[in-house]
Amino acid sequence: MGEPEERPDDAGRTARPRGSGDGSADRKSPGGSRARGGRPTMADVARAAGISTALVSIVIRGVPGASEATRQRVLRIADELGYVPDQRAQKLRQSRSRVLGVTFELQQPFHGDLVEQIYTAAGQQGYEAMISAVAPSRSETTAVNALLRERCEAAILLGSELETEELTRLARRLPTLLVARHTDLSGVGVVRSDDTAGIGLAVDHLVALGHRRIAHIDGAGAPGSSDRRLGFLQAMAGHGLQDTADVLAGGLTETAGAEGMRYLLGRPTPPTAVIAFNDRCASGVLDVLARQGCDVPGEISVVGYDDSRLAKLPHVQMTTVSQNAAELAEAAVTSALALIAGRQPEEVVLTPRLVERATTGPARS
Amino acid sequence: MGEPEERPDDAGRTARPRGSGDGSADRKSPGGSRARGGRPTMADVARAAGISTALVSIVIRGVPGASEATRQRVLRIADELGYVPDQRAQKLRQSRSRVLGVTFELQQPFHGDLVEQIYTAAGQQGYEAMISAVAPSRSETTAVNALLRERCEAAILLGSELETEELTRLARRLPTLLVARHTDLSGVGVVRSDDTAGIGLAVDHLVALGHRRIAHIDGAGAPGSSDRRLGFLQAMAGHGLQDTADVLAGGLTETAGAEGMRYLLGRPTPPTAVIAFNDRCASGVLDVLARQGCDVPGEISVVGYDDSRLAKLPHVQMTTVSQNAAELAEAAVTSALALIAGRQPEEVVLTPRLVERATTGPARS
DNA sequence: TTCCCGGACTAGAACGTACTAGTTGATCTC
DNA sequence: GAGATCAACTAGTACGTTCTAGTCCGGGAA
Repeated sequence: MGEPEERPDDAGRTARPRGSGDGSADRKSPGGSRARGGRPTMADVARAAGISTALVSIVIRGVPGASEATRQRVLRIADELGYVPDQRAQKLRQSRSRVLGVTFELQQPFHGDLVEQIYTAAGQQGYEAMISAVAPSRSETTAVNALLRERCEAAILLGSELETEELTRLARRLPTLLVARHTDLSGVGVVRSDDTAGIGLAVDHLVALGHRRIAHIDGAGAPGSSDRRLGFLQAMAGHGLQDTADVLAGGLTETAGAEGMRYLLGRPTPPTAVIAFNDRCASGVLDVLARQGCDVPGEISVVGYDDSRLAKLPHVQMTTVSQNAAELAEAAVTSALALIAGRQPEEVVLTPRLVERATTGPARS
Repeated sequence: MGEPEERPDDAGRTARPRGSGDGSADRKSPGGSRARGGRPTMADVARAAGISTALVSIVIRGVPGASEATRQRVLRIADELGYVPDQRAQKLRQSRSRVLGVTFELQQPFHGDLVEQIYTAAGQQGYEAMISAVAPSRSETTAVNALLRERCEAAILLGSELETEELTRLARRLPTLLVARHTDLSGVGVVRSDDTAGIGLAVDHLVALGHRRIAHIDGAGAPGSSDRRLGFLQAMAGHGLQDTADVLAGGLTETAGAEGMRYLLGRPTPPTAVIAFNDRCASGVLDVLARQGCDVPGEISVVGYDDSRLAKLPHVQMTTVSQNAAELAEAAVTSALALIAGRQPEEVVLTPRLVERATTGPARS
């Protein structure tokens, strides 16, 4: 391949230099007069404009106290120098950081929806969202600690699986808000949708379509899982169907859904409808059914949960229970701000809504 | 529902107070002697221990210069007070922030994989990754500006779609590294895998299995798209199959793949194999095929790209071209550090690898 | 004894910003 | 014409850390 590199491990790798002078050498001193190797500061702008840093600060923040002429000149000079305010110094100076910390799971589409909405909800309240990801190789504790060091004013944890003890410790140092998780812990705020009622909606819908044998592939130990399981059993019992209510241990991934569905299809009398723990799980269910040539909703109906991106895909059109990410996010930000303001933690429970799409239909039998 | 709230829009929402005294009132002054309403600082710890802040700093950072007895005592007191170092103040004082900024697309599974690996790769080099998400409602410019204000030492942009002009501006202020995107722009580093060769691997594989009519659903204007399109056409021509090479405008979502596949199935003579722009796109393709009762790989073979989480799902087992997220991430971090150290921007090209799984097989005809 | 050395510790100055409490000089009021 | 008012600007401190340049003290070497 290319010319050899001094890096030791360049197996299967090509590297060639690029550019011709626009590299880092130029970057070091764009302003000219600035001596140190850092980025331009307010003092650099002030010096270039022949005024005090205080006045530059006034202009940059856009507060009254500077003449229009000066304002224009300072902004122009700042732009020329490539000046960007140092957020760390800003926040350090201001007593309030106006930052909300958010932990989320990197591979959970619904968390992606929530994060997006939290960005905008926080922005509308003059706050900034700082996100910290949870992944197989990055524990929730690591993610939370990162937020702690950033001096967020509050932490919003999406679908947290933190131990009670750790949660208590966190809540002692920082206003803490749990989203989409149920907890009896006092001292932490909760914003969630009514999981029990949500699954109830799904059951009602299916029963109204004539289904009797309905299975629920649950979320195993995931947050909200036990509520949904309970909601399923209660709703089924409410329709007198406790004997045909079937609960399977599942999980929140496509794999869990696929395994669950394969198991159900192996039964002598498979259910005519399946309610999955979430959309990802339902995706796995649908995939297995499609591969088996099983018509959805002709032979089997499927309901997901979350109304995430996955459910909305035009070729999927999944019937699902919507937690309404936007509403949840807004409630989360509002609650977090209330906590910051010193109000007592509350539990906000939103009402979910059934979104009927194309994966449910009349029972066959 | 519950008792009325003072919030105006409490439609479908229940709120009840929770907890009994472990709320924010307690949180305000856990240390006891601390007057202001903030979190404990180094000075608080120093006061409680009866020593100077400098010595506390020495203990907290774990550098030599304190007796073992003091060390123990300070750590105990710090823990009791719930002291956490203020990262902003730390970074402000230190000339180097040791933070790498990363922008990524919230709903792109492969970006999730990359981010996860970047976290660990950065950590190994003593750096911290600060992530900033891109989503439909949050532009890449917004994401990049957030990083700029945080005084990251470098920016790593995953699959950026930034205009050349904006990219140039950014690169002038900050060492900038593009991942998985091709650019001729000098002054920015690039880490990508060889897209042309990658698609070539897929074509070679399919041709070896006897396929002749092969279609490529491309990535429309997405980064890397033109390289892959070119690679497809070149590889097909290399096998003398330029006449049966078929390129369709696609995109990087399931929807694009599904639409493309439906279109292909409507043809008089559909292809016997499809190479999608990425795994998400291939997911859409597979979904449509499953629904049509079309056997994969019996009737049609499908190849994805990225080897993301989606391809590895046990019930999917997608044949795909691996960009090896871990390797890409490590190269990205290494390159970013090189840029920070003042070395000239390079283009690092990794060699992709074909991962044969269950969605490809011998051509039927 | 004297001198020096080194371990344990501290005073105080940065870092880049925001903000309080001014200081100008000009215009307005009666 | 004297004081008041106002707009435009500045000096200097504080935010919570790190780090340089010390001080202090006990003990070993000469």
